[in-house]
Amino acid sequence: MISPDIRNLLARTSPEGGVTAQGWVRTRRDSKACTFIEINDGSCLRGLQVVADNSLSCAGLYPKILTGASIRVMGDLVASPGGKQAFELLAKDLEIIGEADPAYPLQKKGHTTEFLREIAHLRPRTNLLGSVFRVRSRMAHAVNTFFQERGFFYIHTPIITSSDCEGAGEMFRVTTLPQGSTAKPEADFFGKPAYLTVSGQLQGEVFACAMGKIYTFGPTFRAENSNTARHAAEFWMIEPEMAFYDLEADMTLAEEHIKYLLRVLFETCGEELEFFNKFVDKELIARLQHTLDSPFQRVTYTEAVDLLLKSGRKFEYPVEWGQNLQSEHERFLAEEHFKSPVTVYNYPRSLKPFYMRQNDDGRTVAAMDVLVPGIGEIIGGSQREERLELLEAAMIAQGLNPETYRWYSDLRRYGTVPHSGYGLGFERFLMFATGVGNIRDVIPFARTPGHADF
RNA sequence: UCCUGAGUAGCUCAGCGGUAGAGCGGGUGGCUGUUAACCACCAUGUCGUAGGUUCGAUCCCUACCUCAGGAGCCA
Repeated sequence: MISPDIRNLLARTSPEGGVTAQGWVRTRRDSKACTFIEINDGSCLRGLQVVADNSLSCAGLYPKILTGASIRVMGDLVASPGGKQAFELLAKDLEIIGEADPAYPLQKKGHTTEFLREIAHLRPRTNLLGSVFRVRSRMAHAVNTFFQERGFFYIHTPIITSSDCEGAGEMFRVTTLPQGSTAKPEADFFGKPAYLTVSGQLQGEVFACAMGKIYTFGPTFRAENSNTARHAAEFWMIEPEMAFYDLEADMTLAEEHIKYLLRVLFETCGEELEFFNKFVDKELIARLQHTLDSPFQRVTYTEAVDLLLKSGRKFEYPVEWGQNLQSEHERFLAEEHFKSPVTVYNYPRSLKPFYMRQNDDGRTVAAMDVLVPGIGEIIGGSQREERLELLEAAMIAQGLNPETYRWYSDLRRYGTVPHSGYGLGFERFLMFATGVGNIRDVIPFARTPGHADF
């Protein structure tokens, strides 16, 4: 038997008899003649109020219905005299499916996100985390519809790889050799060192140079010992790659991508957004609306450096052409100077990996980063170097062996085309979309240094 | 990995050199179509771990562990 979920019941516009509802108890309040039970099944933010009269044969169960218990209620959906809900479920009978101990950790009042991380197996039952993961699901779906509607193909690039996408960070080793083994890599499962992927980009380029416009959307792994609110060892990344796109087209797609996701967010997650705006970040909706309504600012790296130098601001790290923009610099640009997302492009060649396309000035490459207020870098991308000689020269300059990337440079050897792409950190986007300040709270089970529980 | 801060009841926190308190949650009773219900009473505990100082340490000192914020790296 499939009974309607609470989201469904709450959407009804007229009373209905003979309804069954199931869910977890959020709170129960006793009254003289009846008890009020609020149940939530995670299908939406709001719960269903159950009214159970003390004259029912099941009334003896009420004292056992504590917060956290799972129950099933049979009754009639009726107009509610109370002011806070249109309909309520007037019980004819109810049963306890599973009782909850009085020590159930989730109570009616405020819990810190730090505490909730310790009970990651229970936290999806909270308003906050439930809302985050409903949004996550809808945004994941919207990522697919955005690309599919534009003729992109979804490519599943490998999780296990033997190629290091240069510059993307430390990798997790994959091996079947026993711990402490001194056997050579040739004796290992794949006959060579293998790792968990840090990026599907190189393989994505292969498919872009065959099928035109493609995207990947899957787990990505970084073995960096990063302990910040914005880093995880396992996260999901979206990486479109487009043949015949130059950097400008790449930046335009990135902006459309973000705005499309925000439109879907407003259309499908209104209750969750209101909740985040009220309890997480009071400026969230205004900021997202502003992002949606205004064009992303575009400045070259060189212009950004000038802006920072002329700002009159004292920064902890000095601003100098040729140095990476620090977090404080990125924040100044996005949060104070432009007060909106900013795309910074044409970075110094020395700061970027070998595969980015050299500009004619000889000192910059066609790279771009999208910076958003509150998060910093949310997208990093580039036009790829399609000229074989320049690509191989860049590999050598960065100490890489071109033979290792033979298959990659073959794309330039046989029918090379200009092409571009970028990476969007899905969790970074979710932080931006929900106002939640810690990446560990937008991923179901966070993997960070020292933590792989649950 | 570096810097800073914090670990006290199931949760959120206060407190103090003389072995502990509030609110919520739980129990009991009362009231009530309630809705973070309300009122009264009751019970919460190796005060993060291990050492040290002291007549005496939850409090002061040291180390370690854990967590958070900031930084670096990046998405």
